[in-house]
Formats: sequence, structure tokens, C-alpha cells
Amino acid sequence: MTRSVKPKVPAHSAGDEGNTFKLPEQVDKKAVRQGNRRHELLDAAARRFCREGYDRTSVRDIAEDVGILSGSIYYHFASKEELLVAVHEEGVKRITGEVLRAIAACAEPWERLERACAAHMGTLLDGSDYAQVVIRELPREPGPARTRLILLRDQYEAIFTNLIKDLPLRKGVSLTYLRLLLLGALNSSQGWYQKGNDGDADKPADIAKQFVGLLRNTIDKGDGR
Amino acid sequence: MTRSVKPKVPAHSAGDEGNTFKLPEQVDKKAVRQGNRRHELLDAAARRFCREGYDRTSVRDIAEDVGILSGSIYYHFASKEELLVAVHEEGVKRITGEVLRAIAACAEPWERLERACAAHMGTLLDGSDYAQVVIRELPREPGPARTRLILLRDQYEAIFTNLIKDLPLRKGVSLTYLRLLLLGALNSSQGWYQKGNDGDADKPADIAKQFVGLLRNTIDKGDGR
Amino acid sequence: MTRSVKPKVPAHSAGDEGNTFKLPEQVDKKAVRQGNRRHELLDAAARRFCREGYDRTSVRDIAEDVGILSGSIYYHFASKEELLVAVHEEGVKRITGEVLRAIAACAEPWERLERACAAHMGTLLDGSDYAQVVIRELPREPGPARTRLILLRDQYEAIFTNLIKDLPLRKGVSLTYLRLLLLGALNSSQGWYQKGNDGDADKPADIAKQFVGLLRNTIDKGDGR
Amino acid sequence: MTRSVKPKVPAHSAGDEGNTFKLPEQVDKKAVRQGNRRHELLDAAARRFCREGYDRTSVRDIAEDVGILSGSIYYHFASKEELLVAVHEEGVKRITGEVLRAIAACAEPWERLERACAAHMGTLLDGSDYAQVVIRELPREPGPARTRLILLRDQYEAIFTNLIKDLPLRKGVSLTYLRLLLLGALNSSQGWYQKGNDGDADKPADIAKQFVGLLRNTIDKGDGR
DNA sequence: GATGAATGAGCCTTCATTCAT
DNA sequence: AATGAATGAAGGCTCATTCAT
Repeated sequence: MTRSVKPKVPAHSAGDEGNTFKLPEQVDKKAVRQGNRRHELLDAAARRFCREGYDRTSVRDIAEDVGILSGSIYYHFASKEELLVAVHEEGVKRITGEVLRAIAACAEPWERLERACAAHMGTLLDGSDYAQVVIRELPREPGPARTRLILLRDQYEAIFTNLIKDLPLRKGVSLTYLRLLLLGALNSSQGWYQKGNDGDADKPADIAKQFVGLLRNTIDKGDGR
Repeated sequence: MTRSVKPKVPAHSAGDEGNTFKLPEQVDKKAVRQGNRRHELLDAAARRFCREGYDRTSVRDIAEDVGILSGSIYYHFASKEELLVAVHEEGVKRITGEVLRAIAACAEPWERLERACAAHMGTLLDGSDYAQVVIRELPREPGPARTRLILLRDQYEAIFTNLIKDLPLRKGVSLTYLRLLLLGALNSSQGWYQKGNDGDADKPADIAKQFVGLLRNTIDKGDGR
Repeated sequence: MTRSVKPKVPAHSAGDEGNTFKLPEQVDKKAVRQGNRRHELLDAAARRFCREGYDRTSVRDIAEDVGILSGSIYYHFASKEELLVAVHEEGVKRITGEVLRAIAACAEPWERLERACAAHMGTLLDGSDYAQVVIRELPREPGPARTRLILLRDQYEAIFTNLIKDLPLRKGVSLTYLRLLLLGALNSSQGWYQKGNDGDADKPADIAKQFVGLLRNTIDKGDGR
Repeated sequence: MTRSVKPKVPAHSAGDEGNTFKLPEQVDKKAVRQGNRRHELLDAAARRFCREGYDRTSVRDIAEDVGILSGSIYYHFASKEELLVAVHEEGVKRITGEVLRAIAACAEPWERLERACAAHMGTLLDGSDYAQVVIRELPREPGPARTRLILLRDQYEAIFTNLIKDLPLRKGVSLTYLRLLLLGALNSSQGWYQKGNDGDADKPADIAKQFVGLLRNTIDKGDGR
């Protein structure tokens, strides 16, 4: 009949990927302001989730950071959990981009791994609240959100699976445990790395290289058996 | 060392109604029960904190597990946070005990590290809710509790610092990063290890040995420089 | 008179996407649409108020049913309460029309009452969401809306007052209580009547006739007094 | 082992029916105050649900009426809906008691019905907020609460089914429709009866008798066909 | 040692409504 | 005629904690 479009849902589920042909003339401020609030909200959520944890962050906190009332958040996101999912998505997108960019112009396998780890650590520790949330805040109870988040994380880690597969390794070395060892160590850095003490301390990228080095080079004084 | 769950404390299977025949011979029951409740409470708290997280566990949950009302907990512990501290303390005590026992009768440095890692992993993954809480649940906000808990953890990790110091390592290898790498990897296993898939999968101790092996032995196909 | 649902208003089956070919012949569509939205809104409101109750229906629900955003409703109606008033008005108009039509061509007093009751019941149970709202959803708190709605209902019930006044009744029979008894019974049918069980069960009109029959005919086995 | 009793749940589900052997010496005030708060809460809830409707009554309203904070209600009742169920239960208990008492010492079938109706009306209109809630406030959405409430109501109405079955009625009179007619009319009185205008207006019991009289006696001036 | 009852703050969410565009 | 974004109040409910008994 003549029903226009059914807007029905406000800003949630803004599934606009891919086909956004934007003529450069069409830089309309409507679209700009559109995503702005959502972005601010996401930033605030990422910061809070990262610093205080998902559970200890209240929807009110996030709203206040952005300067709106807590109820207004629900115009942009259907629930607190959906905010978490959105932060995860952005986090994975960012760290993936960072890592992919780091290994793009390099072919040597160990070098690629090292650069990937450096990018991973850099994003995690220096760069982005988003990325830290990806690693720290996984909903404990089973449900669609948890499932989706695990999937996202697995997709990201597949990059490392591939990187490791390309390494010239001695026979018998377990690729899986190598990945687990490396990523586990990398991610645990959140627990002890102190941001901001520049100068004397190692930078995230340096730490990553140290870790890879410990694996790559023989550390044993003897003959390595 | 498998399955050292709840030593000296009676398991609380919560299904004992009716048969409370007080034999006159059982005189000192009151005295026995004295410390029991505290232990039961601690067990319940450890289980809940481990499975659901500190924030998502309510004091009521713990009280119910033990069969008392939530208010009654405050006779035994001054606050929820103190419960956490107590669980940490017990956790550190247990994992420390396991690790020290594992390395007691061994002198070879690499072997000692391997055994320590195996004990660490075993306690963490197979043994004790307490130990997992030590690694997972650190109060985010600064305060005396957090300070105390970090101190406890550091004391435990000093064992590994020493173990690593005794290793015959090539010059230039960073002892600190080696410890960080190893413990980070070990502890991250909580995120991916699936308890209970008996038979085909590796046991916690095996995983620990794999990790140490990846570090100790040259993994590179080349000459390792 | 069965199934007089939504006359003159297009049914909103909410499944018309894509095929909006605007034929040039269809010029006055805009003008047609003018009043349409108001009607669609009213239909949706009537359905919701009837099925879920006024309080449990949100303005958003109604808006969604029609395919607009909740704020847009306020272009057509000043408030949720005004929507209710409008539904009532339409409901009274419809049931009044049905009842008047039913008794138009009949002169015998008891027959007229019977037909009126049948029309009342038919509209209520089979026909219109609007009519049900009239009977069910009266604002509890005093105010202009409530006053107006009661007035409307009283005007409608005056039809029955007159019908009963024309009945050849024994002296001493209270016309008021007779009306109250009859309408009370008729309207309470909403609580137990199950729509849709075709075939074996009585139709609304039959039930109405049964009720009138119970009043008109002696039911006592004895001599009735 | 030695767990005392598991109190676990506070006052909810206080299933103490039947076997409360109370020695007259044991009039302990503990038990008295025990149920007191629950009772006050129930009274306040009944009043509010009756006057303003379930949906328009907030848990805070009820709490305020009683002088406690809204959260404290949840010590006594698990949810707002459970409050409604409890009010229903009490309401059915009261009206059932009233009706049973009214017909106890009477054997004549029509007289019994009349007395039952009088008691029903009296309880509904003059006596108890509880009873009115039973008739007015049924949860719209399917679920255990609704199911339970319908069951309760049906059990009560079975009294009338039996009363009507005992009536000396002419062949062909539908017992079901007679009950529906009578109860429908009786219950609809909530909509028009004005409490408190004593003196000139009829009392609830009188109205009930009028209704029964309209059914029992021939109202038609003719021969009743 | 524990209960019963409550507090007070806070939680996530929903809602009717507004208004510039 | 309708949208997009927000408001402000309120909603049901949970929680750590307290304290007289």
C-alpha cells in the first residue's frame, strides 16, 4: 500500500556496511551528526569498560560522560550488552587493521610475526581502549552476545594462526601451543604494563619483540639439546 | 597432585536434611563447627567468584550455597571485599604449597621450572577455585585490599623469579620478560582450557611442559643464530 | 452483522514492501492518505487497547504497528489519552449504529430488545476492537477524559433504557435494575467468550437471545411466585 | 551433616496451612509481628490495586502506604505479580467464606442462591478491596500467575454452579448461561455502584435480591408464553 | 551464631512527550 | 507529515550492609 518505509527502530542495528556510495559533494552534516552521538557513546563506553570493567560501569556513567541522560542511551543502543558488543566490534576492527597494516609490506615470516605482535601490543597498551575491552570483557553467561564475541575474537586470532603456520619451524613444534603461548603472554601485559612512563621503560612494540625473540632464539646457554 | 579440592573442609553438597541424630559421644561438635562455617563460606565464595566473577556474585548467593541468610555472613567477614581477600590468601597459600612441593626434591634448574609450571597449571585448571580467583579477580579500584592482593601475588611470583634466575641462560636474555612471558601464557590458559575432556586432550601439567619446552628448545628450523 | 471490522479503512497487514508503483492516474493519493494515517493509528490503538489494555500499550507499540515513529503520533493526537477518547468515540458510534440498525425494522418490544442485545453482543465479541475498548478501558482517575467517556457510554445505554421502558412488564419490576442486569451480563461476556471456536459453540447473537430469554420466560418450575 | 535448616528464602512462600497447632500459651509476639508486615503490605496492595488498578499502582506506592522503602517489599514478596496473586488468594478466601457462611443454615434452593448473591455483592461492594481485585485484575498475558488466578476464580464460581444445579428449573433452561448471566450482572456492579450513599439507595444485598428476583419471578405482564 | 526485617543507594530499562529540522 | 534525538520521570528490582533480638 502506501506505508513509507517503516523506520521502526531508531539508530540500533545500523547495518550500513559496504554500499555507502558517497559522492564527495554529499558531505552533508546530517550524516555527520548522525553517527556522532553513537560514536561518542561508544568511546565513553570503551573507556569505562576498559578502566572499570563492564560490570562496574553503569549506563548512567556512560551517559554522563557524554552529557546526556541515561535513558537517552537507549535511543542508540538497545541494551548495555549491545554497547559491549559494539565496542568489541570496533575493537576487533581496529586491532585487525593495525596488525594487517603492520605486516602488509613484509614477507619474511619471523619478521611478519614480530611486526604483528608489535602492532598488537601497541594497539592494546598505547592505542585503544576498544582493543583492551576485546581481551578483557567477555560476558560470562552463555548467550548470543557471548557467542558473537567469541567468534569475533577467533577471527582475529586466525591472523596469528596463519602467521605461525608460515614460520620455518623445527618438526614437532606445536603450532597451537605456540600461538597460545604467544597471545597469552602478549595479552597478559595489560596486567603489568604501566602506561606513560616514557623514556626509560620499554615501549609496547619493544616488549613484543622481546617476547618473539625469546621464542625465536635459543635462550639456553647449552646447545639447546 | 590432581584434585586437591577442599581439603579438611567437608564438602557442602547441600542435601542433608533430617538425619541430624545427635549422638552423645559427639561432644565437641560445636567446637568443630566453629571454624567450619568460615571454611564453608570461603569455599562457596571461591566457587562463585571463580565461576561467575566477583561482581556478578552476590553475598546472598554465597549465603544460600551455605544455607544461611546473607546478613549472617557479616558475623564471619566484615565485607564482601574481605571475603575476596580471604579467598586470595587461601588461593596463594594453596598454589604456593603445590609449587614448592613440586620442586622440593629436584635440583636441575630447567626441570625445577618445568615442575613448577606444571604444578601451577594443575592447581589452576584442575584443582582449585581459589587459585583461579587469585589470577582473575583483582579489585580494580586502588585501596588497601588491592594493595594487599598485589603484594600476595608478587610474593608468589617471586618463586618463579628465583627459578628463572637459576636457569643457565645465554647472556642478554631478560629474566623479567622471560618470567612475564611464561606466567602470562600459563595464566591465560583459563581462557581456553576445557576441563573434563578426558583422554585425548592434554592435561594441564602437559601443557605447562609444552610451554617450557617451546622456550627451552630451539624452535627455529635454522641454526637459531 | 458479523465481522464489520474496519470499514472504510484499509486493513494494515504490515507486509507491503517494494511494490509501490505510483501510477500517474492515482493522482489524489495524497488527499486520500490525509485522513488515512489517523484512521490507521486509531485502528492500531483500538487493537492494542483491546488486546493488551490501555496501560500496557505504549505509544511506541501503536506507532510501530503503523510504521511511523512514536513522536510522529503527536502530529495526529495530542496525547495518548486523546487516542483513547477517539477510540471510544468511534466505538460508541459503531455499536450504536449496529444496534439502531438492528431494531429499525421491528416494532414488537421484546423482539426489539432481543435484537438490540444480539447486535450489542455481536459487535462486542465478533466485530470490533473499538467496542470492546468502550466497555473495558475507562480512565480510572477523574478528569475531563473520564467525564466525557462516561457521558458517551451513558448516551449509548439510553437506547436500552428506552427499549426496556417499552416492554410490557409486570408492575413493580425495576426498569433500572433490569437494564443493569442485562447490560452487566452482556458485557461480562468479554471475560469468558472464546472467539473462533466455530461450529459447535453458540454465536454471540445466540447468547444474547439466551440471556433475554432467561429474563422473559419463567424459569422456575413452579408457578413463578 | 550439620547444616541447620536452610532458611534460604525469607518470608515468601510461607506455606503454613493446616497444621498450625498452636498451644494457647504460645501466643508469642514473634509470630504476631511476623505476619503483620506481610498483612499490612497485602492490605495496602489490595487497596491500591482495587482503586487504581494493578498497572497504575507502583511498588513504591504500596511501600509508602506501609511506611517502608520499595526495595523492602521484596523481602516479603518475590515480585509485584506475586503480591497480586496473594491478594487474589486472600480475596477468594474471604468471599468464599462469606458466601458459604451465608448459605450454611438454609436449605431452600432459591433462598440459598439469593443469600449467596447477597453475600457476594456485600463482600464485593461494601466489604473488601480484596474481593474486587479478584474480579477486576487478571494478568492479561498468559503465564503461571494467570493460570493460577483463573483456577482460583473457577473454584469459587463452582459454588454458584452447584447452587444453580439445585434450583427447581423448567426443562430446557441452560444452567451455564444462567450462571453467567447472574455472575456477570453481579460483578458488573463495580462499575456503577456508589459506596457510601446510605439511606436512600439500595444496599448491595438488596440489589442482589432484586437481580435474583428478576430471574426467578416472571417479569412479563403476559403469561410468560 | 544466626535471623528477620529493613535501609538506601543504585541498577537497567521504559515511557509519554517535546521540538528543531 | 514525519524524523531524530533527547528529556525527565518513573518503573520493577537487586544489593551490600546494619542491627535488634
